[in-house]
Amino acid sequence: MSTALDMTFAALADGTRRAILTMLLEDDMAVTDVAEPFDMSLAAISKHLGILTRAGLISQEKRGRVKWCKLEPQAMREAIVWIESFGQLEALNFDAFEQFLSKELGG
Amino acid sequence: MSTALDMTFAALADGTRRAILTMLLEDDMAVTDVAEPFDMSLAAISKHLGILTRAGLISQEKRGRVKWCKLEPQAMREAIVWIESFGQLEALNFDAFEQFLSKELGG
DNA sequence: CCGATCGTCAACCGAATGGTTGAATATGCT
DNA sequence: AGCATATTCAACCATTCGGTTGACGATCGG
Repeated sequence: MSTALDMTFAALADGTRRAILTMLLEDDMAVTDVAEPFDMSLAAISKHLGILTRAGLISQEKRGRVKWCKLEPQAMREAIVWIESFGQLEALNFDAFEQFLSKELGG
Repeated sequence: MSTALDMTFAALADGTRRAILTMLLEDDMAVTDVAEPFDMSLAAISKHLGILTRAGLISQEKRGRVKWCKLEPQAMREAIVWIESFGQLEALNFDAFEQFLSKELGG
């Protein structure tokens, strides 16, 4: 079983993909434009975008020939809740922590 | 090149390893005790602990026969800074964001 | 010293990852 | 229609990953 959290963290565990997300912070971009700064084939970037899409971190919408990539920051919320519970326990509300614990240990 | 951030996120991209970290929230544990709840060989758990150690998320100290595993939540700070910049931009101080951007785009 | 316990190492396996290239598909332009 | 652009698909390759098993080294207890 590969959970949503698995896919999110796996997607983030690659510098190319993190750089893509960072680029998308500024604006939506076409696949070709995303690929431009990288020393890598378009097909490789297309795969990376697929991984980011499956992880829910971006969405892709095709308009005409062009497929636009859009950041979906909401998808990181689950990961944020998880990761923050370790470094910033004090800043976390207790309900979320309980839920996270029971889910992680019980599932 | 595999950065610290790569290793951190990769380490977190596995349910078994996240469960181990969760267990270690409660207390330090010996390798054997970490392995006990999992339906998996001790060697497999030992590998997982090695990955977590190399990522800096835990430390291991051998006392006698027993190797104690200790959570190192501080190692997640870099990951937290990175990930929060997407979901909670408004909560981020600007200096950290600038640093993160120049590091990620410039490196 | 002996036997049990703790943990890692080495070799192996199948599946997934990150990349390539070349062909295919879909759309737009003239 | 015909060519160029945008993107994906399919096949392939080397490497890594997550697991196994069996042997091994280190340490404790009697």
